[in-house]
Parts: sequence; structure tokens; C-alpha cells
Amino acid sequence: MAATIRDVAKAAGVTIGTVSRALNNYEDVNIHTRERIQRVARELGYTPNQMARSLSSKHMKRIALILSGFLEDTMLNDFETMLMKGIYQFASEHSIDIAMYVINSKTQLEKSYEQLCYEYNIAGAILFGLKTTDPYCEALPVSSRPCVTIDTEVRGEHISNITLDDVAAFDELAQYLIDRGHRRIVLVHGRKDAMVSMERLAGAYQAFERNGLELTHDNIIYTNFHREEALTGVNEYFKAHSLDSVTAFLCMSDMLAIGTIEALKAMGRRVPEDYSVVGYDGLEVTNYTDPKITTVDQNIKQKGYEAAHLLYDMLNGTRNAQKLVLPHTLVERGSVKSLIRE
Amino acid sequence: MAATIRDVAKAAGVTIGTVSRALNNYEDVNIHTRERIQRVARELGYTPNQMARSLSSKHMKRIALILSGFLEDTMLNDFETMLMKGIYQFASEHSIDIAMYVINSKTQLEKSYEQLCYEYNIAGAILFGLKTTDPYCEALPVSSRPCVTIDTEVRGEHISNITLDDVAAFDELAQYLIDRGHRRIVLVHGRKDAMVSMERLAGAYQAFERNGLELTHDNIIYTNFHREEALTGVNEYFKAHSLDSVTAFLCMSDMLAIGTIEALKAMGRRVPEDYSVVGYDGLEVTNYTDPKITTVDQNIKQKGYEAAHLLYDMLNGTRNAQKLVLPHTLVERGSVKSLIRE
DNA sequence: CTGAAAGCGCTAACAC
DNA sequence: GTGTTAGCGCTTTCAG
Repeated sequence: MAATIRDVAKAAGVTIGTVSRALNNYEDVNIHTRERIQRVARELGYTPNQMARSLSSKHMKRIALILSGFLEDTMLNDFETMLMKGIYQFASEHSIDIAMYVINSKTQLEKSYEQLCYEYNIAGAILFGLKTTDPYCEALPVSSRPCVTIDTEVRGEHISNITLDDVAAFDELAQYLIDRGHRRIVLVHGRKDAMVSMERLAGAYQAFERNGLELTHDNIIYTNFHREEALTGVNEYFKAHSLDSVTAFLCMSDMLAIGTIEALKAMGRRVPEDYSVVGYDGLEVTNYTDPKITTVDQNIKQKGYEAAHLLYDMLNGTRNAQKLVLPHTLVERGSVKSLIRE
Repeated sequence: MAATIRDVAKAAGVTIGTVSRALNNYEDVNIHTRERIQRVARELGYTPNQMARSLSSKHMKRIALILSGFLEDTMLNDFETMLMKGIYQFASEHSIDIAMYVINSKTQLEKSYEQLCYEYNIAGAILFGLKTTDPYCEALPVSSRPCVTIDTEVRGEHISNITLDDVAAFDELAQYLIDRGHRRIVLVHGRKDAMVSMERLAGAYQAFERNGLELTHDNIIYTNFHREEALTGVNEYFKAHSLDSVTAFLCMSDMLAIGTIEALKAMGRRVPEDYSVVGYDGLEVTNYTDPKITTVDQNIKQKGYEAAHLLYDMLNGTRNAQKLVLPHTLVERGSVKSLIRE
């Protein structure tokens, strides 16, 4: 049986109160006593029981990572993992631990946000995967606990949002194609009701308009972000359009780019020689495809890191709730051909 | 503030002891009292505080997923995610929650396994990513807490291991190539001190020997499982060997297969027309490469699911510690060409 | 069947 | 500075 605070107290010849204060670096402990206690604690291999700690203390509560839809979507494995790596990177650097909870739209109905937090003594949470229609989106602003949402915009006094400037990033991506002489561009669209889709669409519109190009239903392939849909979508598209009606595919995600390339190859066309394709997300997998895909890197790991950082600061009162827009990076790889003579 | 057991007790006109018993489905509670308590609890939106619970109870302790090296390796994102999905799938189906802890070889030195478990009231753990040289490998057999290790063999009374029959699987993979007429095969080897490498090597030996083929340093490319090493390794290989000294590359992992294919393509060779390549792991990414890679699917998600299942049963006393060998699946895709005339 | 009461291991007031 | 003590919210004897 591991040592308790009582064991340490006995061995150090003090009471548990003193041990607690010494180990928590309270000022009002004699320097010698403190050192003795710390030595004894080390010798006994004592580490405070975190359950007891967060039970008794008011402000030693925990940080949670709440993942919604983790079990549902089978596509973006990279995404959550990179996010976690960023978060746990921060946690590891600051010796804090982060409790992870997997929920979905259904369980949100069964257990309220407040209940969840209460149940696990959660002081603040990082939330990812929240749909704008999810119950927790309404619960967050009402709660007094600070939180950080990633890629979901929720407003509230104690709520921070970490996002990308999706509009600007997608605009940039479209402009990248246009700059390389592409004027017949097909947009491979993601889930219509997703906010990210809306924003990326807006970015595309912006870029198209600025360059005198048109974006109509005729040059949009609609999907729900699934690779297979891009695949069939491209095939459908070419049933209705000639081969030279398009020179580039502007995809709202990397998986869609992968599906698009797959379809083009299956048709016997080459990328980027015959058609250019760009993705969006910066998934690691875009490095392993052929060709490697030009994409917008969302710096997902950094997103996680910053989310943890921000929440940490909010809980410590050193930073206010804020909307943090992280930089994106256009990563040039091999999936785009310039149509402009050098 | 959320409701406590006291609120429920007051509202139901009983004492907290009775509430506790009722809500935990003890037999010795009057059916009417029980129902009243349950109704009141529901009305109040009461959920027991898990911290308090695991503090006070002797057997309501928690299940942990302990991931070692999560922050270190940047390559196998898929792996941990699929594993987690399997584990959380089981957890979700059985309404248990699983605490995740990220450690590494260094932190194992700082905090013993027992300490970790004590600190977080962990009754049993699933451990993944453990190196055979890691401190926790020695701590596990000494501990009285049941645990399940994944892909690391540790013996002990309360220890279950979940593995693949790596030897047989790799043998099968090698035989697959041989069956298709390949006799000049280069093995792309993983980290020498990893147990999985040893086993896969043994599998390759078996198959080679059975078929009168030789496996020597001359036809092995050594790596540490990094994609780039396969890439340079293949280039090195062809500096010392002729182009037709080999027809197939037998890789110990999918990432190595990806690196191998990349190198071959860079040389202007085609896969599978000029060279066949097989991988191992069954990562999702092998579906998105060109060609799609023939590989051995480890059914990682299932591994996670079974690990959680097994630990759950061990904790409930319904299953003993055991060595569970999960089935693997050879997934035929497009990276192998048969040299045998139909 | 239910109530009363003793803890689980810790923090935080409040004495001294 | 340090000891004492009252909880945190719950489970679990032990009476009755």
C-alpha cells in the first residue's frame, strides 16, 4: 500500500496539516521543516492522491478534454491525435494532467455539461468536435467554468474559441490556383451544414469574384466530407461535363482531395499533369500520397497546445477569454501544375 | 451547484446511506423507497461525484489507459487512435469511463507504477507502447492490480497480454510473395531491439527457409521504422546491387513500405510493375497511397476493444489473466505483381 | 429495511 | 510556524 499523507506526517514528526502546506509550497512553513518533510515524502515515495485532493480542495480541480464524435467519424484519425499530442505536450511541460472524456450528441442529452463537470470535478474544459447544434453549445455560456472550444464558435464570458481564419485560408488556397493560371476550377464541397464548409465557401467566393470567376452549382461537387463521395462526385461531374471543362479541383479537405485524385487516376488521367488538385487540413497522409498534396496546414498540434495553454491561463486568471485565430500555412507540394509559361 | 447525495436524501425523505444503496442497486432496499429515490435523483439531475466515489469505495476504482511514448513517435498516429477508438467503444457500450495517462520511459523512472495507480485510484490498466526495457515492465508483475499489455509481453499472475502472432503473420506475408513467384526478396527491417522486429524476422526466416530461399545481411535493409530510412535504405541498396537483384520488398511496417515505394518511384521504377512491395500494420493510410498497399491488418481497433473487455472481465473476476492472440488479416491490394503466368 | 456514524486522503480555516 | 479540526461527497459497516 502506498504512503498517505499520514505516513509522511508520522515519519516527519509533524501533523498532516503541516505536510500538506509544506508539499504545496505554502510560505508559512519553516524552511527546515519543509525540507525534512519533502525528503521524507521522497523517501516514502509519497504522491498525493489526486481524487482526495480535488475532492477537498476548491481550486485544485481538473482540466478536461471533451471530445465529441470521437467514435463516430472514421476519417480524420490524424486530427484528434495531433490535437491530443499538442494538448498533452503542454500538459507534460507543465506537469498538469488532463482528463479525457468521449461524448457525442446523444450523450450530451443524457448528461448535461454541468453534471459532467461536477461529476469529475472539472474546473475547465477544452471542447472539440462540437456541432453548432449540440446541446453543450448552449450549456457553455451558462456555465461559470472557463472553457476553450476548438473549431466551434461559441460566445460567452468565460469561453475562448480557437479557430483558423478559414475564409482567408481558403481564399488564399483558391488564389494559389488562380495565380497559376487556373480559371476553370471545380470546388469539392464538404458537409453543407458545417460551419467550416460555409467559411471555406465564402473564401472561395471571395477569391473567385476578385478574379472575375464564377462559382455556381455547376462547378461545385457536394459531399459530406467523405472520400468516397469525392470519388463518385468527380465521376458524376464528368458525365455532365467535358474533360477540358476544368483544370483544377479545389477541395475542402484533404480526404476529399485524396478521393478526387483517386477518381482522376481511375479515369486514366494524371495529377498534376492533366488536372491540379489541392486539399485542406494538412493531414500527415498528404505526404504519403502520390502526388503529395498541396494543402493548407491547419497546424493542428499547435491548436491543441494553444488550447491547453489558453485554458490554463484562464484558470490561473492570467488571461481573459478570447478568440484566438491561429495562423495557417499553405504547403506547396506536387499536386498543382502551373499553366503559366515561365 | 449540482445536486449532492444529501439533496437527494432530503428530497426523498431518507438518509444518504439509503440513497447510496438504492442508487447502487443493493438488494436490501425496499422497492418503493428505491423507486422514489431513483425518481427524485433523476428529477434533481443527480449524478454521483466520481472522485468522492472512488475515494470512499474500495472496489469502485478506475480503469486506466496508460500510453507510453505517445508524445515521442510522430509516425504512427493511426495506431494509437484506432486503439483508443476500440477502447472507448467498449467503455461507451458498458458505461464505464477510462482515464488516460501519457507517460514515457523517463517519467516511469520518476513515478512508479504503483504510485501512479495509487494517485489516481486505478484498479487496473491497459498499457500500450511499453518497451521491454521500461521500468514498468518490472513493476507490473509485482503489482497486485490486474492489467493488460498490448504488444508487449510481460508475464505475471495478474497480467494479460494481447498480441498478434507476429511470427505467423509475417511468415504468411512472406509466403504470399513467394507464392507469386518472387524469389529475390529484400527485407526492410525495423528497429533491431524491438520485439516485434525479432518476431517478424523469425517469420520471414521461416518462410524463406521453407522455400529454399536465403535471408542474409545482403538482402536486409535495416531501419528504425522510420519512413525516411526506408527511402535512403533502398537507394543505398541499389548502389550495391543490380536493378534485377530483387523483385519484391518485404517491409516490417506500412510506413517502411511507403518509404520504399517512394524511393522506387523516385528512381523512375513502378510499383507493382517493376517491383512488388508489401507492408505490415494495416494503417488506414495504406488505402490512400498509390498503389494501395498489400499489408497485414493488425485489427488495431479490435485490439483496443478486446483489451478493455479483458481487463473489465478480470476486474469483475469473470476471466483470468491470459495471453490473447488476436487474428490478423492479410489485405490484398495493388502493390504486388504475380510473376507466375496464369 | 433503514438510520447513524466512521472513514477514504486531502485542503483550509482557525487556533495557539 | 504548527497543530487541530471541519469538511469535500461518497461507501460501508453496524445497529436496530
